[in-house]
Amino acid sequence: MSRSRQTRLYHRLQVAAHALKKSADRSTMSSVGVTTAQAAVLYIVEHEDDMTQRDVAELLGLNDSAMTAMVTRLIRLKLIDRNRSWKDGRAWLLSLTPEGRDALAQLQAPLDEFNATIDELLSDAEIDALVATLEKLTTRFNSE
Amino acid sequence: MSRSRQTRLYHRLQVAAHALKKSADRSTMSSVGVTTAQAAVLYIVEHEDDMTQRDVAELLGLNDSAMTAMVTRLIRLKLIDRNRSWKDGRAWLLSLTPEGRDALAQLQAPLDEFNATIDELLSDAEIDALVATLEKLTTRFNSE
DNA sequence: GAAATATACTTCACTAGCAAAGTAATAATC
DNA sequence: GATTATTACTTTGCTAGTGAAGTATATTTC
Repeated sequence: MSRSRQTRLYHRLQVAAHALKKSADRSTMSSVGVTTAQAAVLYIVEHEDDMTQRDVAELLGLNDSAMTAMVTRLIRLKLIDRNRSWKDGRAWLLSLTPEGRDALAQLQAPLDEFNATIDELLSDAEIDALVATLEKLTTRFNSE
Repeated sequence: MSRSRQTRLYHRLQVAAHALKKSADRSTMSSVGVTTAQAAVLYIVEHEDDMTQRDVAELLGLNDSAMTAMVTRLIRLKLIDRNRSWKDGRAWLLSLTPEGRDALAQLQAPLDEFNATIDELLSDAEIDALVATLEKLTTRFNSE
């Protein structure tokens, strides 16, 4: 029988991702009031130049409507701003507000602690192997 | 710097899990009309005896309210039934309807195809290593 | 055996995603 | 340069999850 079926790889991946998300969200939400999904957007907007909603959605593997809703929430939280692109009147360029930059900075502490737990549990080699395998899966399944 | 932070392990795990979920859901939804989250519940109810909502939630790492909502949807779809536990008047015992068993059987084909894609991409050793690492993470983070 | 506590489930208001169908601006084609 | 097609985003209605607070049934404790 197929190894991935035999090991129920898909199911285990979903359950593991969900367990980590639940734990990480609890931590960032209680300390900074921001979810990890929101943190991912803030991080990208901070580290890349002139990102449109489409660009961010692309990087995260999300569709447009998820992005519209996320941006609406982040604007309501006053963590990001948006302005029309000068080169494309349909697109929005996203940027962090001072509060957004502040939230991103404050996120470092809980995320470091979270990562420390992982580093305690897994060896560097194990982490590298996991990341390499996840990367293969993401590349394959995001290009369908 | 921490290896898990350096590699952005958490982020990559979420993106990979999401990419696979999107692809698998599209496939099972279009062919059987059932999501993979629903399939996970059907699978557990079929393979374990006398499962209560709490038992299923436990296995999936979900909270009670998620389970209430999921059971409501599955009953509306006529895929499961529930009856009061004879030994605990608060608990529901879940069981598959004939339609539920049928759906589970029909799910095999799209899921086999999905798994075949994974088997093409990853070696057996790589799959085993991934599953072992995911298992460690799940155990650690679901027991918090 | 009554009172206090724990447990199984529900309800509510929220975040976060999807697909399908729509709008408006840009790009390509004739 | 008008028509057509594509693209960036929005809207709507749905699934799927969270936590907090509530109800009702067990269970424990005195």
